[in-house]
Amino acid sequence: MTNREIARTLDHIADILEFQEENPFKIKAYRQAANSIYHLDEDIQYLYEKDRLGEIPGVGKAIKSKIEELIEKGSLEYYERLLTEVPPGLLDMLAIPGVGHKTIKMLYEQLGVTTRDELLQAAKERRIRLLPGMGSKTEFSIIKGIEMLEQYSQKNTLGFVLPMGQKMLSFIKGLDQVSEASLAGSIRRGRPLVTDIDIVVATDDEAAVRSKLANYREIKQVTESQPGHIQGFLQFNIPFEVILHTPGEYCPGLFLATGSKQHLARLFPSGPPRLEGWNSETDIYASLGLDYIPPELREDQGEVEAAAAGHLPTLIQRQDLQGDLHCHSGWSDGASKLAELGEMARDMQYSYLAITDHSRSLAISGGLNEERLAAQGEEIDRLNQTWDDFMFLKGTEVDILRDGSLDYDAELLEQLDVVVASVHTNFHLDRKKQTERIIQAIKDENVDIIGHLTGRLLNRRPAYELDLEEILAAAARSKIILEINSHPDRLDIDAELARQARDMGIKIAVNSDAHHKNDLRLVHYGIINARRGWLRKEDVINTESREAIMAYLKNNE
DNA sequence: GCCGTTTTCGGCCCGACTGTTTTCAGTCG
Repeated sequence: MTNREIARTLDHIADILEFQEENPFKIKAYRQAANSIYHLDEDIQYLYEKDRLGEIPGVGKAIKSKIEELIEKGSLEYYERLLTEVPPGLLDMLAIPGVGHKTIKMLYEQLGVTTRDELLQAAKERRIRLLPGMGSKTEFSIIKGIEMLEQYSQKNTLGFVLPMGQKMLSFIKGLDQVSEASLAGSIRRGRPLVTDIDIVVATDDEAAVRSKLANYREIKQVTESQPGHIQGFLQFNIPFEVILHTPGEYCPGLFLATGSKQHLARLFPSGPPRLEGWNSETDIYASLGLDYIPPELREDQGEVEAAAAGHLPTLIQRQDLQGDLHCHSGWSDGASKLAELGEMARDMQYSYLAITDHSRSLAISGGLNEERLAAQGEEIDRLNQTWDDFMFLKGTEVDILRDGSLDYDAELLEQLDVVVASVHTNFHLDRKKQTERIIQAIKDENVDIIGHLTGRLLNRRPAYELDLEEILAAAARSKIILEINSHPDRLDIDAELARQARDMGIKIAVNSDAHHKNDLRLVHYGIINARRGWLRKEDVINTESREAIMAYLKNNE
């Protein structure tokens, strides 16, 4: 059992308990334990063997024994029993926006719907609006919500799939008979949503690789196994495909499996030729008279023309970042202490980290009132004394309120080093109002960065209605920084918008928005997104040194 | 169900918006 599988089981238990209207604090306890386990540094199996499960925050006696049972038996009686008490289709319905467990329960009891399909059917037959508390708007939003989910259902976020892909890749690379291996396809190009994990392998002994791969514990099922190719499902039903080549065919094989289709079609309008004898992708591109095109750019977005003209940008890399301008600590809804965040940031070779906890009106997220923000400032001052190679910047993620005003007074914001302004409420304003609201924040002289501009959540929630052209124009005029929020569920702004912004001279910050010290590393996804947006080091503000960034933020006020 | 140097029991989870109502339950961040 992996950390993720156990975390997911505990989360499912919480979902079921919610239907059963259990004590909300008990439900929260399961969620908290799940979250802790998801973020663990160590393999939970290892903690179990050392009898250290009790050290995990949020894991007490009861949950500890459940984890032990999961590890020992591979299953949990309590969970199995809960599963029989609630039709499984009801849990799937929880993903529909605007529909919670109470509504679902009512629909189940009144209409007998047990799956999304049945619910969609009932909504289309206008049977939902007849129920107490339901109306045509709810019915319509259920239809919209289900249709949105169906659109998404074939893909998973890169953040969910990439760690599984990397783990499988390192298993394969560790096999004696494998000389080279790489991820390929959309996962290698870094698309925010991917369908499957493609791995290209070089080996002289296909049979040996095939039989050893059968021992990889995260493979749940092999559906196809033919010469040169193995296909199946990993845990959580993530499809994988392993493509096997002899070492001589590996490089062209990898090149062709990376794609995209459109990119390859641009290179070879009449279909790819037989590619043999190439030892590097650089050589393949050179043979076509092109500079090397990094995988993230292989989307037929002008990269072939740029490569021919020698105009490809030198893309930003993770190690170009010198700091992070958006993260949360235990002072608001983060899970880590300031000192822990500082140590992780230093491990990542950062020289600064802006602490930007939530502002006062975001109560559920522990938004800081003025006094608490001042008290946090004192702790930051104390900690900053302890390092000479690193410092915290004092900041906030201030809420942009409904009317476009900010959640703190100007006098307070003036004193902070970094002000990230973000929308967390009122997602359904009309396009004009929402646009004006954000432009008002952009124009505010105390705001440095607009956080997660469009508010999209991949596979969960579309962006809110905005006139992005108008917003980019305003951002360029006000010299505001736009954030690439690196959280793999957000990747907001997306690559396309980042490229547009860059072309307009707008600076970008690649931020983690970490709520746990380990999530500082999520900038990895933001960097992939920035590369897909053709961004160079000089386009991204937090590649600057501490001194330069402080000067920039000051001059911009 | 978890947690604790103000507590081993009693806290923990607030406030706004939405769609339905005409005073409020449900959802969400």
